[in-house]
Amino acid sequence: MTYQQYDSLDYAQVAAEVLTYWNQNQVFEQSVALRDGQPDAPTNRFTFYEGPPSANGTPGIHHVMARTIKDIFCRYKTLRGFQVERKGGWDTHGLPIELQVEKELGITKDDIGKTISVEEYNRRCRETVMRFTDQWNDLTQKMGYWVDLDNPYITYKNQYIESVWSLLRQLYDKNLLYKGYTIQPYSPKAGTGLSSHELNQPGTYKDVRDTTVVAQFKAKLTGKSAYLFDAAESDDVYILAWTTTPWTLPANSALTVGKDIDYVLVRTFNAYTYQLVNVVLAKALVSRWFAEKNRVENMYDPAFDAYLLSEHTASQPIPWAVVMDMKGEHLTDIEYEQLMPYVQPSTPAFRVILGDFVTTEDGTGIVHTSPTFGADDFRVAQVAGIPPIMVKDETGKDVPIVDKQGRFVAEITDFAGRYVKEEYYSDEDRSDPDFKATDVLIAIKLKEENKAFRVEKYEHPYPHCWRTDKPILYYPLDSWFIRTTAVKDRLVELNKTINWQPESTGTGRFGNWLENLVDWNLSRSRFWGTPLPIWRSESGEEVCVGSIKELVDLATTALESGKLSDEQHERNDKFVTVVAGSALDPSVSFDLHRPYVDEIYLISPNGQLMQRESDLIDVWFDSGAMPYAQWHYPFENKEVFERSFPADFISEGVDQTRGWFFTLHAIGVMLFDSVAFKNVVSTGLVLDKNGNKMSKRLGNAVDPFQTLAKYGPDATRWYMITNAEPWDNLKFNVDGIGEVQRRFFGTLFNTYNFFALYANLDGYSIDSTRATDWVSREQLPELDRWILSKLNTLIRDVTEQYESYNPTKAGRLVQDFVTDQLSNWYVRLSRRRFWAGGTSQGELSLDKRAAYQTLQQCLVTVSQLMSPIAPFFADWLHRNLTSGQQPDATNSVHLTNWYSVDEAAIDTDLERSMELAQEVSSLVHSLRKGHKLKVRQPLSRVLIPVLSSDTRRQIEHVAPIIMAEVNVKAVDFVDDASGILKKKVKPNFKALGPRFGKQMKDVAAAITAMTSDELKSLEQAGTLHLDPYTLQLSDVEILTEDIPGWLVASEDGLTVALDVTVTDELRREGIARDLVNRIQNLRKDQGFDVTDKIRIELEPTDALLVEAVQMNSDYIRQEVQAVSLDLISDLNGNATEIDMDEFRLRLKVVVA
RNA sequence: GGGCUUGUAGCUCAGGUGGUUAGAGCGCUACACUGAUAAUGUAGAGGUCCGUGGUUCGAGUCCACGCAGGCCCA
Repeated sequence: MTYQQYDSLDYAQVAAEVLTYWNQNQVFEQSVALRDGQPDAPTNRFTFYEGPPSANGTPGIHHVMARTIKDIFCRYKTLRGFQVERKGGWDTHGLPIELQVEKELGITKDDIGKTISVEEYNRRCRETVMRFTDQWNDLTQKMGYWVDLDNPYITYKNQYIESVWSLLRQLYDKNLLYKGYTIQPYSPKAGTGLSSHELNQPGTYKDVRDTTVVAQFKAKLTGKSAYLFDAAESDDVYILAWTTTPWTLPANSALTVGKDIDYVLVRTFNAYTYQLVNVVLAKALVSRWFAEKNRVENMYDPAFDAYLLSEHTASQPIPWAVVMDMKGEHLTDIEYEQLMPYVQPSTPAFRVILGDFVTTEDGTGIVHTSPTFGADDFRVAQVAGIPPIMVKDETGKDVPIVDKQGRFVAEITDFAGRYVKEEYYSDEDRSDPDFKATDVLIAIKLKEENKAFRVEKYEHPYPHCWRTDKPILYYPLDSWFIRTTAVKDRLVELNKTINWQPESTGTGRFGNWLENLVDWNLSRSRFWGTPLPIWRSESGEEVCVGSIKELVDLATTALESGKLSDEQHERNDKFVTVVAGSALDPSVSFDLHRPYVDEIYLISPNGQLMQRESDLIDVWFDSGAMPYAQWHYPFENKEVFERSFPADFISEGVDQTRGWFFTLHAIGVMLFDSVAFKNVVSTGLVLDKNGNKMSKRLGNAVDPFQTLAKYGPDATRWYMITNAEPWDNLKFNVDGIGEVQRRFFGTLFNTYNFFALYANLDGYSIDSTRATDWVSREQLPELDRWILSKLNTLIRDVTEQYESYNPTKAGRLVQDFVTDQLSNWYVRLSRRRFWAGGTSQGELSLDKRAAYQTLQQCLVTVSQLMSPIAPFFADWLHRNLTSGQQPDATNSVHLTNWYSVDEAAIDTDLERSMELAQEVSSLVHSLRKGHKLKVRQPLSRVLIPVLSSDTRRQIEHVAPIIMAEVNVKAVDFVDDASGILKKKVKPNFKALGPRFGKQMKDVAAAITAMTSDELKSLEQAGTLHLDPYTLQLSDVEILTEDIPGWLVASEDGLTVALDVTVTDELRREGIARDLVNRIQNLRKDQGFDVTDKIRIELEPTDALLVEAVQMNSDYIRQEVQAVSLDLISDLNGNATEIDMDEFRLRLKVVVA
């Protein structure tokens, strides 16, 4: 065979060609089919779950990153012999799609059902969601992501929805699905809840001036509070709490303090009633409410009596004194009198509780808590067992004291029917001179009742509804929940069995969050999503539907009941006819989305009409349900599901910790008591090169298609993977791809081309099936055995990294091997072996075969080790090196078996030897440079002081390599016995530390000051007494310092001395080598072929030159392939004149 | 405000369990090599290891408190 040679390489072109090859030969399909030995043997399977992207937007460069990670481990496991099926998928539901449709149609959610029908809206969503599928498929192909996109799961399909329903039904049956409420942003004027997304729109937060109240909550005298009453010597002890929403005060049922916050009890007077009060507030906020100048020494100060007896005016200074200090935890469980007793709670309330959200930034450090109007309040109250203040509506249901229009209910007698926010009144109402806001009326009432400590206007930002421009309320809204808290312990426990990469995401970000889990709010008030399959009657009868068949049966029963209206009957009939008529095939043209599903009516056992709860479910449930729903489990594919659950591996962005990672885990644990995935790699963000988030708006987003077209997928993937570990944020800089391309791929390509050039010249090809072609290990030269040892060490280390899901380290190892060891050392030092000798004898020399065989083996192995990361280039390289061996259609690196480590090839002693050779060479180069002795000038010897026979042996081993590399005639050693070695001793801190501790400084000084006699005695006896310390040999490091009269360089304990004497003979050799160099240049300048023989004629312009030529004639002729080298006194005009260092050269070179 | 995370040369990143002189690549400068050649090698310059305290004989590394960036939550 011949090896394809290349002048230059277009990496994108290479990838395109390889892609064509893959497609033509179905290499991906082959790679899966190949491992189809034992389909039921779990050890042979590696299951990957695709976290589906949404095709309603175009892919970005970060998708290349995320998918590269996924691809790497699936490819790697395939090479390891696993069958890795990768079913693709599309995420199709959710708010972004609704918003996009609304934007395109220029409508808002208000218009749905008015200017646009729900059917039409639904249809538009369905179209939008797959809009960019083509671009996604294109990216998938071009970046080399192997995933089955021919049979993807699609979350809006009826099969998928039916599976989701079945899961919900199972949760429902386990009593893990229930209806409750949460506190959400709510717009009374729009009559709807707002998502956090809507709340984050620009302009929703506006500065408003609200009436704020510091209310006085009167403490009750109990065991818990007695110490306050004792200290105050008074019955009037109040707890102060500040609120910017006084209208929530009638709903107060608790006060929240911070456990470790410092509080004080202050004696003072109420500014409105002038009554003596003792108030509790945070110490840090005393200055916020009390002027320092009015402070008095203590509670017995005469200023208090004086104030009491005075005529009170508003501007009169009010004296105050701190009575005592306490921590928040000492206030816990103190009871107080209800501030505005309109409505009584069902269970005991009105006490002080702890909360982690309390700060001393503002207010009093004590938070007025009303569980119906604050999310934090709701949460802490629930934990502390504090009931909300609620009233019964006409159906007997508990509702808050503010109705859905934002007005107080009748029970709040004084304010019944009043809007709680003044902005809800019309402009006309508000312009009435007598108009007073409800907050103001409440403040007045509290002042009169000695319940207001301070009332003031306060400007602060407050969220507004983006549709009505009116302030929102935080308000309890009905929701369906999954009772994840019921299985919290199991969630935590099973999470500990998952291998998280990086670990901190699993234990920290995810683990901590699980510890503080709340129930999963499943409800979304939207249109385009999986409908909640629960039907309910007015009186609360309900049914959770778990399959299409069940729904058909129920609808049929309803039809037969005779209780449906004509229209309801017609709708149900349509549904039943279509679905039942198709034998329940879920792919029939009945849409389970809104509005159609809402038009199915059921009848309860009591004969009441049941309608579907209007909620959709959180799209995250769709995603978390994919292990089951992608197979339409449990309706179909039971075995397929069972053998592919749980996943061995998944990967997504770290920002999805509480998204997909959680929902997969939660559903798996709740329904199957199992983890849903065993290994997970969470990936960081891809930022722009300045570390800013990429966004289309800012214009700093990188177009993945352009990048792939310019640099090719391999360099792009390699750069992304090796530059930063996947979970670190990547600062994406295209210059970095160029660097990877030059440094790694360029070097590898050059190395291959070098191999191909000579292999073709020599007609060399390797047939791995014929063992006789192989040079046995014993016969391999040192250099070959060394690089093969390195190669096997590399296989071992790279395998280890892939196994532990660290592609970055794997890639860096391969890269360092290729650039540093293989190219820079092995190939450079072996170059001569490839061109030396010819093929004229017909047989290649053993050494030459060894060189080809070794280099080929290295390259083939590298192609496999790199193939998970750079699949195209690796396959290109692999097939270039091997295409003679196998029928083409099945030849791909991706169809090979992972190389096992040849332990016998690993020779750490040899590796150490070569390291020493590299170090010695580097030191000699450094010395040469320092003395301006170029490498072409041979020198007689280097001298290496050695203290151990091991080191000596190891260097001797590679002395020929050193000699060739640095152009010296000999490598000599000086050991201890020579007597000329000067030794230096250094303390070994690591050994000394534990023994001497504080005395280290003294010991170190004593060691450094050691005389050479003392050192000698330490070396001989193995121990030395340096008063007052006794030292062991292992307590010191002995280094050689220098050799008197020699040039030395040292590094890492290794010292090298160079003999820089240039004898006449060396000088002549140097000139000869210079001459060779010039002639080689001429050969090239004149465009001679590598194999051309030449004749040389040379003018004897210099005596030294003549001598050099005469004495080294054989050498020169051999090097430049000259058949003759003649000294001719007069080369007329056609001689070339060349500058040598010390003289000019005239010569003529012609092809023989 | 909370959880997690990052901060080391101009840039991108390495730096098990603490050990005294902190490394690599790119870029820069100089030199070398010239049968891998729009390739390659060697050397040099370049550091307040984010800051402040602490533990220790010794801190880039451990602890505390900050600062700055990021993600996810409130």
